[in-house]
Parts: sequence; C-alpha cells; structure tokens
Amino acid sequence: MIRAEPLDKPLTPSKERLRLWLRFLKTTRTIEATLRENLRREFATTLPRFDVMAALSRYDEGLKMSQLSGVLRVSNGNVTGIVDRLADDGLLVRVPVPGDRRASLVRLTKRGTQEFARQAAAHEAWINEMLGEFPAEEAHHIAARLEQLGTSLDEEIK
Amino acid sequence: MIRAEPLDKPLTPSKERLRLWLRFLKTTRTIEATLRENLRREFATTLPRFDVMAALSRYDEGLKMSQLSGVLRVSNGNVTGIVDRLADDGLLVRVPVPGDRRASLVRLTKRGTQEFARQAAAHEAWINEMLGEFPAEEAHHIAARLEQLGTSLDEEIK
DNA sequence: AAAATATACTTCAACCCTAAAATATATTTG
DNA sequence: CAAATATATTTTAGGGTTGAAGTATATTTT
Repeated sequence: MIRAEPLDKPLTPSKERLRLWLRFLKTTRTIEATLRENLRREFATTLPRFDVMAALSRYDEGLKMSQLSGVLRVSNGNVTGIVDRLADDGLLVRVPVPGDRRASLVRLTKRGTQEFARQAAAHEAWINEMLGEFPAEEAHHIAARLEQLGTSLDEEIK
Repeated sequence: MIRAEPLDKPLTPSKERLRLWLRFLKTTRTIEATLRENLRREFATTLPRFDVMAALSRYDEGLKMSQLSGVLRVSNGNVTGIVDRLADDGLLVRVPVPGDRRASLVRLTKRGTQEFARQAAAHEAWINEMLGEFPAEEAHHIAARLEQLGTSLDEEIK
C-alpha cells in the first residue's frame, strides 16, 4: 500500500474557487449568527440596527436617507423601517434639511452615540476573539487581498 | 523627503482583525447580492431556494425537515415556508416517513433535479468569474485556512 | 409659467428569518 | 397502561430585505 491517507483530489480552478466561495459564505454566516445573537442578548438590538448606527457614527452632521442606503448598500425602503424603529427608541433623529423639504438628515442622538460606543467596543472584542486564529500580519494580508478583489468586483458590476 | 506616500498606519491586532471582518463581510455581501440578482433574472428564484435545492441534490433519498434545517443552519420554521413554495412549484415533494407520522422526507422531483443542475452550472460559472482574481492555488490555500477557522469557531460555540 | 422630468423618500407585496408557542405523534417512566 | 417527556413540524409575531409603485417636492425644458 502506497498511501495510507487519501490526499485531496485535485480540483479544477473553477471548483477551487467554488469551494472558496462556499467556505467564505459559511464562515461569514457563522460569525454573523454569533454577532446577531450577542447583539440581541447583550444589547437587545440587531445587526442591521448596529450597521445603521455604525454608519451614522462616522458622520457627525448626519446622513440623508439616500446617503445612508448608499453607504449601507441596502434599498431605500429598507432603511426607512430601521430608522423609524431607531427613532422610536430615541437613538437617532430626523432633522429637516433647510431648503429641501423632501429630504431629512438622520443623526444619532447623544444617547445613540453613547449606546453605540458601548456596542462597538463589545463588537470589536467579539470579533477579536472569533478571529483570534489570525495573527495581525495574516489578517492584514488577507484583508488587503480582499480589497483588491473588491475593486475588481466593483468594476465588473459597474 | 523620505516618504512620498503615506504608508498604512499600523493597527492593533484587534483592529486588524476587525478590518478583516469588515472586509470579509463586504466581499460576501457584494458577491451574494450579485448571485441573488442573477438567480432572480435568469431563473426567477432566490438564494434560499437555491440553497435548499443544493442541499437536497446531495441526498437522493431526501432529507427530513429537521435535517434540512440542520444542514442549512437556518431555523425550522424558516425551512417550512421555503419548502412549501418549492413544493407549490413542483420542484420537490414531501414524502411521508413510514413508521413516523410526525416526519416527512423532502426530496427533489425529477424536474427539480433537472432545474437545479442548470442553476448549479450557472452558479459555478458566476463564481468562477467573480473570483477570477484568485489562482487555484491561492483559492485552495485560503479555503483551507478558513476551514481551520471554522473548526475553531465550532469549538468556541459548542 | 406650465409641463415634463428628476430626486428624496415612503409604502406595498412578497419573501426570508428567528425565537417562541402550538400541535401532533413517539417514547419513556411510574 | 397512563402520565410525563421528547421529537418533528408548523404557526405566529416581529423584524429585515427587495423591487416596484406611490407621494411630495425640486429642477429643467419648452
């Protein structure tokens, strides 16, 4: 007997890329599910709500609804509902835009800013734990590689 | 002048991992959005429906609802709705399990099998194009690395 | 200025998703 | 065997998601 262990059967490049994608998806979903559960348990919130607050936290002046949906890459109608609920909770406000009565600027409230700071710190810690496998160097390298991919994907979609 | 270009500011390991995660998420979402749109346009279906059919295509005997939701890692109730709609479309059937009147076995119909084969071929081609950046070798390497990560994540969760 | 077109946003219908409650059937226990 | 418990699935309530249609306001064209 020559081989005690079966080695990986060589795949076509197309199959290798498919395998990469499937693994990619599985990893993302696993991490995402954990984040969702943690956000729910520790902060009674959801990933989409966290995403909206994260986007707003980078713009002190606030963002228009359409800018928000552009940044988050979700549909306009979707953002309406999430913002409605965050506004009900007092975490953000819609401010009218002087000179354009169609638009409004969405901005975190003080409470929203404070609440998001707590959530963001926990979020970073959870990620740090889940991706602990990856030394900073390797994390840096793969992130850079994915950024290249992102550029080429953006061009393809264009 | 020593440096004409600003180099990346060094980040803490935690921030590097956070950056990796955010990039990871963005990449997955971009690819996923393209797949959804393609599936909708070319096959009038959705990613969850595709996922269900992909799972069933690997089991000629079919899968019980609970097995299906286990394989796909989505909730039981979720699978009920998707299977209902696929059954309405004649792509799969629920077969009673002899000896257990609670359970049923979900199995692709002949039409479902044929339809899925067409979808799967297109799906692989789309992925191959989107991940064309990655040589087979690199795809293989990253996939393997993510599999290790998956193992450690599974342990963490359990 | 009136009409046509564009922009900002919300509403709608249909689907996806989850956790929890409900239903039906099996299995185990007292 | 009856009661308690476990298992398989569906239903429900409350979000999240999209594409398309609808509303209101701005801008451009004629």
